[in-house]
Amino acid sequence: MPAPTPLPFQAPSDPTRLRILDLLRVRPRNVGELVEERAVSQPRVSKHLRVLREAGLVAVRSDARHRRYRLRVEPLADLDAWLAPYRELWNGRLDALERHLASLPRDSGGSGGSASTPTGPHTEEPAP
Amino acid sequence: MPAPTPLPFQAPSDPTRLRILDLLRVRPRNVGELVEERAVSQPRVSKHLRVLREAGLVAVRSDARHRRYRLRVEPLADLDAWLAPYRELWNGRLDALERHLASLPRDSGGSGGSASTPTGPHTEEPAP
DNA sequence: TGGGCATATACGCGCAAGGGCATATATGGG
DNA sequence: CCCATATATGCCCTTGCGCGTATATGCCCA
Repeated sequence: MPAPTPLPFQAPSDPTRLRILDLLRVRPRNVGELVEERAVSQPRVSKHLRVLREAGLVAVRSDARHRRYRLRVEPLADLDAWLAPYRELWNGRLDALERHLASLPRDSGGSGGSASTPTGPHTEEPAP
Repeated sequence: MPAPTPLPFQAPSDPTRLRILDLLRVRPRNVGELVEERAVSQPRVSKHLRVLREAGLVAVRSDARHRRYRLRVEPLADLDAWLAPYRELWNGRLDALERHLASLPRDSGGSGGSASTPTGPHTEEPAP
């Protein structure tokens, strides 16, 4: 295994967690609130909270008999950082993407003749 | 389960797929290239490409014996859209977050850094 | 101190996802 | 026509994950 996939990357892969995050984004909540909002079993919520906690996505604060969970944004910022270069692709540089596509000799359009084989030595990224 | 989790949300949950996406972000590739770059078995790459394809994250174009895969940004834009409201939390409206925190009975989470504090060595959560 | 609320954990299960290996399919070439 | 290249699939196994139920823990209150 090269890299075990940063946890924040797979935290949003579950609908329940996704929902919990959305709820916590608005404001901190304790478990009971989350259970009500989601209408799912309490152990289930607790378990997902545990996952999120270990992923650093939420922080908990003991408050008497309640446990107040709040969102932690740092890991999501991490996700966002990964997403950033992709965002540029549709943020206004879409033309750049299309240039890339067009730059390929492969019949981009239909009747294009095959030009030089692109199978040269590893063509790395074409400086953005 | 209310919503089966939009596929783009769980596409990045696998390291191999993550890597493939990163490679395709730079430029389209055919399967062979991806196999070399990743140093994983070819069937494995093909299978992940299938997942990505069905998630709409990549598009393929038959080119003789090659298959040219290219990134499709729309689903990722979807992910980005979900992430957007979170992004505001650290983009300058961090004060808003802190307002929420402050609204709690007792919570003073060291509100010194007003700017985006990208990566503090966030340790684990309050130990049990 | 006992009881009840709020939350966490343990155990067991079924399913789906990932991986490897072998093989099928398509295409181009001798 | 047969073979080599390039990619996709099928089969099987293993593991991880999410779920539910039952139970443990911590804390307040009477």
